[in-house]
Amino acid sequence: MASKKPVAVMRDVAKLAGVSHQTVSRVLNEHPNVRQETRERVLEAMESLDYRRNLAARTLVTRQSHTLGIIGFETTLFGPASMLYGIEDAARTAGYLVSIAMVRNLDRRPVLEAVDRLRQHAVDGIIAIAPKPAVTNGLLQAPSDLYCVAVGGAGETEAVPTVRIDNATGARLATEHLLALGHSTVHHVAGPADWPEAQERIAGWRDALNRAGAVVPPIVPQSWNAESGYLQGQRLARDESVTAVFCANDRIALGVLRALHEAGRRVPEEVSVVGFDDMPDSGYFLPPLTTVRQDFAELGRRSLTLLLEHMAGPDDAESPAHVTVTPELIVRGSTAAPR
Amino acid sequence: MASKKPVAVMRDVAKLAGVSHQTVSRVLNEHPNVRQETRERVLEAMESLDYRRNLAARTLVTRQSHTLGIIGFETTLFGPASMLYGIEDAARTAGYLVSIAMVRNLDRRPVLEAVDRLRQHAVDGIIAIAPKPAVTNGLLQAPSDLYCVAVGGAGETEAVPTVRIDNATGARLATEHLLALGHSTVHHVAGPADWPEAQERIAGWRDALNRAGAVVPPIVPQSWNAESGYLQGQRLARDESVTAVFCANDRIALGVLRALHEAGRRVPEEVSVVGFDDMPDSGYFLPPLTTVRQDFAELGRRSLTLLLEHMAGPDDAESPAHVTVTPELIVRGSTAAPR
DNA sequence: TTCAGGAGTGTTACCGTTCCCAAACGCGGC
DNA sequence: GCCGCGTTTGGGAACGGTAACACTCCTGAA
Repeated sequence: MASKKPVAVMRDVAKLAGVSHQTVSRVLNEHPNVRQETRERVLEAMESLDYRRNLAARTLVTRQSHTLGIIGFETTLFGPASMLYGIEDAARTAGYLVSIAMVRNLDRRPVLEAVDRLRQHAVDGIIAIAPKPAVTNGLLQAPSDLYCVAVGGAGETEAVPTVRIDNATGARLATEHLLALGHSTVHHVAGPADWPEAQERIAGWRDALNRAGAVVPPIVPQSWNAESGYLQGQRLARDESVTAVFCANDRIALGVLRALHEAGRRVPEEVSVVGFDDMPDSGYFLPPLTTVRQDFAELGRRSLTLLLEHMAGPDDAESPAHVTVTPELIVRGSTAAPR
Repeated sequence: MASKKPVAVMRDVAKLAGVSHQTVSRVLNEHPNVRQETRERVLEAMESLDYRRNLAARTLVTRQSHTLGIIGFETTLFGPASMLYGIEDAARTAGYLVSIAMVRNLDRRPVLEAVDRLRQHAVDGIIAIAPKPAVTNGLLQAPSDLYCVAVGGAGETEAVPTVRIDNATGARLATEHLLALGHSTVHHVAGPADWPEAQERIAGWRDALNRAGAVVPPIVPQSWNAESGYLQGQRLARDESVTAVFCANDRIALGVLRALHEAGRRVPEEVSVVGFDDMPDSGYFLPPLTTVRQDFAELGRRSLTLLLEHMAGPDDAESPAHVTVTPELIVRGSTAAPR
């Protein structure tokens, strides 16, 4: 069964085409100084031998593996998974393969280990799906010959090139939408306190309230999941004055919706709810969720573009580049004017 | 900034330790015939030079890249993403890095291209997150020197080693749960007709109904998403005789729940609903969803184990191995006895 | 004392590319 | 006819490891 199918190497192609291995290499690398006729003969030989070049040998001498590394966290969730998808898609068309190194938690240690693992495999660059500062800190300790980009985390303060969503603007859009409907103020169920993205959303929300002269209700930052939204939703449901809730993401919103429903407060008639992310099925929540859409795949693609520029560019930029993607408000059935 | 930090190679370590490079190699590969004292000297030298071996060179000569390839489809969804996670986790502890090649659709052509891409990068084996037969067919055309495993697709009929969930049993569990509550029969909102997993769930559901002597309502296979569930849910909601619905996955169930709610049919008082998958927040649907849990991460881990066995094993097994994981019923608030 | 055999180490070849340099070739101008 | 120069080609030498083999000790049995 394990038939000997002798893999053709450059030498075989050269012999068949009647040239030297060096000429074959030139054809492969599209060197200009090869006679057209010779080139065709070589290409023919490669075709007939089903030749494919040995990437390991190539990597050994060029020090370029044509592989990119991704450091990922909680990639089972829709957001990170979509970014990964976007990155892979763009990487493929750019001729790169992507390797992934996942980290269990966002301490610096595991991140450094991940960088190390990727470096050992000679990746040409690294994209970190990096929601917390510890990750970028870890990245900074990476050997200087590695190009790194962080995606989906904090903003311009970082010393590493970043791609991120404009969380503050997104939060502002959501809050202003609710205020414009006539709500006197907007409550917020925040994400974890140590996540910059959560902080930025808080800032955008607060900013919108301040501009409108509305009171800023207290927040109790917790977690990103539905349970957290449910618990805080129960608290909000007891407060009759609450008519509008902006949730830090859709999962939290799902929990809030359930809490409100169980407390007998109707959405959107009595309370309006807005989420953040636009997960695949949030249009089928009860009621369909008004939310702020993040284009995760686009985020991923952008980060790849940035990485490639960074790798190609002659280091002219003194400060790292920062790309920001603007989110979009999707109005569905969970928001309405207060009674 | 781009400081010359000369990377240490084996020769440097050898010189510092006062041995030959071959001895260094032996230490690295844990050859038995190295004197303890020499070994320590070498390790010390490696430490002080921050030596790490060049994987490309190693790959070139051993033909083992210590990299595994994943072929993934729709990896933005929770299921595939979790499998990916499980695979990576297990691969890391086994000393492998994983590279991913995603396919846009499940035709044979893109799958072959993905295999090719991975092969070019000299992966030692491939795991395909492969829900449709076309993928395994593509895998079969892969060069014989590549070890492949398919996860999450069809069953024992495949000519490739597979890891899969026992969909029929899962569907049976769900259906029997509803019958045991006293429902006279159970309706089913199926997944796409060309997905083996959807077929297996249909078979399990039908089997349970037949055993109980219940009538088997017609099915209209469509898609895996909430929209599809919503559309079919509207149809079911109009039919007063429908008291129990088993959905092919949680997303479909979400759509069904919305349709029932909008039609004024209360869940679970009037209609019971069961899902499949146990997505992260299905416990916070309205009402919390009774569902069949798949342990996706476990599926991923198992597939890696199978692949490694397959790679190590001396090809003694004539027929490919098939591993089946049993799902578990999670009872929550969306099911109750009929009135 | 000799010799087999194994432990410990070094020497050399080789994996399949790319890079550096030199050689062969064609061609126009003096 | 010779020289200079650009194009095309080939012959080595890397790249950084591992494998095969040879060699030196050392031990224990004949």
